[in-house]
Amino acid sequence: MDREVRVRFAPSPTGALHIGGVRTALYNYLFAKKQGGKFLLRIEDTDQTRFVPGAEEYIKEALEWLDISPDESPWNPGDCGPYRQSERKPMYMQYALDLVEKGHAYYAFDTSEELDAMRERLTAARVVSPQYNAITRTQMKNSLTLPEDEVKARLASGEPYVIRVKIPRKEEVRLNDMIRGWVMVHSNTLDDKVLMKSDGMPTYHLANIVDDHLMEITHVIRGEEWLPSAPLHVLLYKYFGWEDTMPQFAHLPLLLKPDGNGKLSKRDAEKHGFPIFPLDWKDPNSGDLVMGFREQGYLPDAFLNFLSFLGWNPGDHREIFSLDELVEAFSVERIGKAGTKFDINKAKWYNEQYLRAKSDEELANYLMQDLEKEGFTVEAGKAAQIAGLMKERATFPGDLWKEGKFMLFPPTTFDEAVLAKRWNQEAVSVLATYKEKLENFHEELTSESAKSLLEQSAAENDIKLGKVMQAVRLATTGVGAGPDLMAVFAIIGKEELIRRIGYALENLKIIA
RNA sequence: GGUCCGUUCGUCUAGGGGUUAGGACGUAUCCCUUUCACGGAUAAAACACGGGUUCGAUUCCCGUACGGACUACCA
Repeated sequence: MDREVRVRFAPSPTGALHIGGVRTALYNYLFAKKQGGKFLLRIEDTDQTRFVPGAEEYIKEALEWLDISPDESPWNPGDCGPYRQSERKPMYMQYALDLVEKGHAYYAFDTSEELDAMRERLTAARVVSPQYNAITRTQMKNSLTLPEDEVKARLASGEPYVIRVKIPRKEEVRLNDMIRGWVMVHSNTLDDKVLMKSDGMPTYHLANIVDDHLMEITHVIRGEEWLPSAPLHVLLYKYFGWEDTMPQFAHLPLLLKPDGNGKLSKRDAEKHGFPIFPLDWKDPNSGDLVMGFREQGYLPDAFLNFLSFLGWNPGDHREIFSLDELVEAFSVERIGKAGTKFDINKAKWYNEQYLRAKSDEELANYLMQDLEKEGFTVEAGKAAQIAGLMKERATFPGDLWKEGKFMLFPPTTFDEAVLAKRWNQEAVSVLATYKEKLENFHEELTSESAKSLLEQSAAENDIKLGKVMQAVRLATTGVGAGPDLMAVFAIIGKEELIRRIGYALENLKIIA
């Protein structure tokens, strides 16, 4: 096949884009770019009742954040527009009618009450799966059972109707999924799905086939939840006479809950306290706020890398991939079949890797921004020093500020446990000497000079430095753990350091 | 219930008729070190079960179990 590869991501604007959807978009993007093709986005908004304002913007923003924006979309249309199904509404009826003419679809006038009654009747008769199919349609109100005159009259009178596909009674439907291989389904397990709804909108099934055909889609990469309806789609391609250009299907494994089983849901995010949406989202109807990876401090490259490994791997032992490297390494063949449990630890690990790979200067920007929000400023050089010292122990950019603020501000509290254990007369003696030496030191404090002065202070008191290090740290930073103390001292500066030691000497009580 | 899909360490996975079943996250221990972390090293940890086919099956086939998706005028 020498057609240009064209794939699409086709979300419904019904709320925040779920992480599974983001992964689907990513795989579509990677596949398109690897094949030198196009990645399009189509908004599937045929269900007007589920429309949620802002959802489309959310999708756009999420893809932009990850730098996987589509080549063609509602906001960047190509030659196959419109890219919103609601705006394509006038196009669908002719295709449905074409199927009616060919005898592959029919009008149905049943009310929802009548449909319910039918299902109840079948359930009562212990029919395993009550559905509108080759058998039951003979007992319903449709253009197959009603006299032609009446059908015409009903249509003419403006009575609501739907158009249903006429599924053949006995036919083996086969499709060759790129991930799962041959999948065969017997048509007698399929039902006469609605193609056109009574409101004049197509259902997903009709719209996605018509649009994929018109948009010259070559590969349909979507979630596994679509696999059961794929045979219907194959049948529709056949009825339309589009078999030659029918796209290849690839059904992606689902993203599962981290504990137990089942599809990953919003509930899991709340339960475990981690995001499953790319961006923060406030539901305009319920007012509920869900957190996003972006706002939690995940870096787009790290998140993307993490996401790409949820169901796919390059086949070697490499773990860190830029977007370009992912494109290069990607292949549908290497997508797994089994559902993937979501593990936030891995996401954090990726974030740490990407964070550490960043320059101190780049990280300093995060720190300065956070600080600004609190109403403070630091000079860039100092911010970079702090970032450099903190990045090895941070998961998120926000940790730089949260965990590193002691370098900018004196401690207000002192860790009780460390205090009880380490704060003793020896520490007090060393610190007193150290304070004096600092006061008489007239150069700028460097990490080397800070260390040398401290060593002298310990020696003069005949105390091994190691014995009091923890106490020194506690007195100057308030906690018992942190980056190299002498580097910290250099950042704090002599004057501030003297103040802090003075405060500790006056206020900390020896318990030990 | 029915249809379809799936099942390798706790998790993500590599592999594939004969392997010490490999890697990563996480966990544990050790080393480094002024602490914590980083880094390094080591360890514990898996082929769901039962039948076949075969000299040999984790790998192929068939069942079973378990899990999941779907089963709307939602996508």
